[in-house]
Amino acid sequence: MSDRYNHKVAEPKWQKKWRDANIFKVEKKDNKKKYYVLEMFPYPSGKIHMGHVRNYTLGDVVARYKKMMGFNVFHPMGWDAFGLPAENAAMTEKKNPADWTYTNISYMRNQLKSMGFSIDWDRELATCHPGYYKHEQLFFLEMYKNGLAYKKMSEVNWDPVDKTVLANEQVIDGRGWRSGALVEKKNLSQWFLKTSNYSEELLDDLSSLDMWPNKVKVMQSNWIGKSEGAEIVFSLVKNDFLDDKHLTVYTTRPDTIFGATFIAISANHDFAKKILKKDNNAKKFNKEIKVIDSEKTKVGYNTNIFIKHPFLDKKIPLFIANFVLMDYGLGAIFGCPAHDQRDLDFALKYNLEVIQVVEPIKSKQHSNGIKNTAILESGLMINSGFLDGMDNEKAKKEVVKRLEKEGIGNKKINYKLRDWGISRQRYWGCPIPILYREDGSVIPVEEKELPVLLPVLSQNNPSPTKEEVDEWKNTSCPITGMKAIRETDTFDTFFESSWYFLRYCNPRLNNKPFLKEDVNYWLPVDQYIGGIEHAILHLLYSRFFTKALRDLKFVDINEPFRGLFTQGMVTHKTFKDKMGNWVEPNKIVESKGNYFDNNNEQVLVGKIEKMSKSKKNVVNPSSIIENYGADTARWFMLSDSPPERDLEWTDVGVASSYKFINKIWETCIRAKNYKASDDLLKTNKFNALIQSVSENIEKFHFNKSVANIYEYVNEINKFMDKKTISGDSLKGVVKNLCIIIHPFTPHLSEEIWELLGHKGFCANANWPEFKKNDVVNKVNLPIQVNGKLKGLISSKKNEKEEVVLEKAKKLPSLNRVLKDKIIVKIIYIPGKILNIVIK
RNA sequence: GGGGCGAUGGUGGAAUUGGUAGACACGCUAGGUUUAGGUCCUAGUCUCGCGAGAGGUGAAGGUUCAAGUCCUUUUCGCCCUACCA
Repeated sequence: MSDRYNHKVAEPKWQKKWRDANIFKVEKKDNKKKYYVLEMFPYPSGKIHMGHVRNYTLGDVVARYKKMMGFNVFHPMGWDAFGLPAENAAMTEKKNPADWTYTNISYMRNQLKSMGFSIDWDRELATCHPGYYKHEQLFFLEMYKNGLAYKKMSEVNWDPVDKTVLANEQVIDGRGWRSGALVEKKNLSQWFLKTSNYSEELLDDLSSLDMWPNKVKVMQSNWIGKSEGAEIVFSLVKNDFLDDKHLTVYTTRPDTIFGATFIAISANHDFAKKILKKDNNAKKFNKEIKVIDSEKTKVGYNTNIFIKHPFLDKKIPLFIANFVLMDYGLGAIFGCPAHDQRDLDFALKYNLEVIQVVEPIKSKQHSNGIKNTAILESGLMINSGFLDGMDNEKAKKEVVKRLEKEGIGNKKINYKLRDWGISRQRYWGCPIPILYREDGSVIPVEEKELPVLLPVLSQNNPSPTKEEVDEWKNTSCPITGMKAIRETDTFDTFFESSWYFLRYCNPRLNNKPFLKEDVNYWLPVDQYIGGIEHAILHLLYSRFFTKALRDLKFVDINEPFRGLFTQGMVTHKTFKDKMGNWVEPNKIVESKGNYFDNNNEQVLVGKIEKMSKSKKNVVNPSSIIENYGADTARWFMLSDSPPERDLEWTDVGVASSYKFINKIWETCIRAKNYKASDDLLKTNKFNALIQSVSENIEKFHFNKSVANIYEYVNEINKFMDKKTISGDSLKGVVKNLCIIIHPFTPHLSEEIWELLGHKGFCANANWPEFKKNDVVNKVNLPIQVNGKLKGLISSKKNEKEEVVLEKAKKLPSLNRVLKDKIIVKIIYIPGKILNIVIK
């Protein structure tokens, strides 16, 4: 055998050559078409995992392919560097969060480089760098000045033992993840961005994102949660508890107003708070409901206050109820038990009237009244005064008309999407650039004072002392000189990831976040790739941010990401020993379908699950790169499983990828030494395969491109075996092979490029041109009888029916069937099928 | 409860969008080369049948010359979301 391909030598060699030649460095070129490939940037947790490898491999295939297609490809990388794990490391390992983060970044950068990704490393950024976050402090100030940022009271999770605020994901079953203490709700004054201003546009523009997965659009649409209904103003009957005269509720079912038999408000509603002060029973109730799970038990408190029905001379009771949410609508509803299950459950419990007002057209419960199940179908109005007989959809409009006429209500569109709370009571985040003056004024930090840097922590004492913090916190107002203290909260880290894709345009620019003309050239991102877990928050915040920055005149685009692809997870078998402990896969030996650990004890095979430290089913990318090479890892990532589905990592799969990498090399060595003059390369199978590889890359069907490449290589070997291709023809075929494998296995490709004696880099080569749809003129035409396959005949693509039929009749299998039968009909689609219908 | 996705050999998955079901790969079986082994090569591998042939894409119907693909009903599985008035 010839020299084996040695990835340990070849991979670092080409990585160095690419870097030395700076071939992935890009600049704006107005005469060249751009293509922006972006993968979601990683959090620098310590080392890369297989999810990263998959993510960045997918992106790199696209980036390298588009480059070879002649695009000016923008493919940057950075670090989502603020966040909780750094603070945890500070506590557990006594490491300074900044040091910890930068150390991780430099380690992970090397890991990524060893994968051979075609990244323009000159544009690398880290969001924890003041040169990055000073600009988002500016964005915040601009938002504040334009009414897009404001402050209000809001609840946080408070851990009373650790005396700290917890993120939602740090609360497990109502307890702090570290202390195990019951988490309390605490009210703090916090900053919000007015995402709600953009609800309609965020929803509307989803329809323009035709290169997004439908699934993600549906999720965002549900999250925005638009509903059409009405606000109704009810009048209160004079009572001892409330001075207010009116109560407004939101409903999507104004048609059921005549079925309203109670009104309910949330315990957090202003009225409820007022009632509590005067009514001890209400106060007691308010305490009780804090420990009741409202999902399971619906409870209410009858306030003994009554409300006038807007169209009837009728008074209905006001309840405080635990199932009414303050966050949605107005925190107040009218209950129509006949047509809402929750209202019915509530009414049955408190003996409230049930009045049916909609009669479904095909009712199963016709005239039988309502027992335990509310009627949700549409139908005709009954028991409803001026609405009687109307279709209930029409009745909705009629009620709104009447409300508006009488000045006691109006049509109302409502959204579930709420404003984005951005305050985090954390150290390792971007400081919010606000001062609180001693006279109570809120003063935005002046632009020229930016960035507001994080207080510096001493090297050996990552937990800041009170003095250190005070020194940072205490300052003075730049205008009046009065004493002032700094805002100590930091931004939610989604703030950083909402604009990093813009910053890549000018990552070192100091006086501005970016240049508009560069953003106008590079943006929007043509292909964004990442996990489905960011389907809502990150992608929605980024869309909001882009629109807000547009309105603040920073950018001209409406949407940041033109194409989106969401990849599946990387999974692996799990193993457990007799004691029920998880066992790492690299300690497992398989023998005849049984698995054994280091001590030769049999272990149980568990489910295939997402790789995670807790289940110990992770495979370290670095050891794979070391043993098999980056190209093998990349090839395996792209083989078999479609990228949107989960990929099961298996040793045999990796081994077989490794074999194929070597097979390509052997084939090329063989081709180099091949000599023959016969040339029977008349079909253009290779051309068809190149077309297929290309189209499958465009469609993100990389597993199919991989299959095409297998075929391509097998085909070359067949030709060489039979000596039916000339040396000259083979040269062209092998050169094209080298190019089409490049996006998948770039190091191997470069090594072959060099072996074949080509100049420069394969990475800079042009993608082979294929004549579109120039497939073979000869086809194997299927012959059917009554839709069942009877045989194949060789035919030209545009052969006449008579000729085809004549040939077909010579098939013995057909003859047998046709005997003594009458041909009723013949369906012939040239190049596709001949179907003979017989009786 | 609401929404979405999916079900094809022993396995991962193909099927040019209504036109040869199972491409390509893994695994397995048999044989061969070399070897200590892995590697490598050849043949086979949906089911039944010696065969001609017949059946076959979770299940049951339907539309069609023709259905994995379209329609109806149904079973199972996964994911998201959840008192949204």
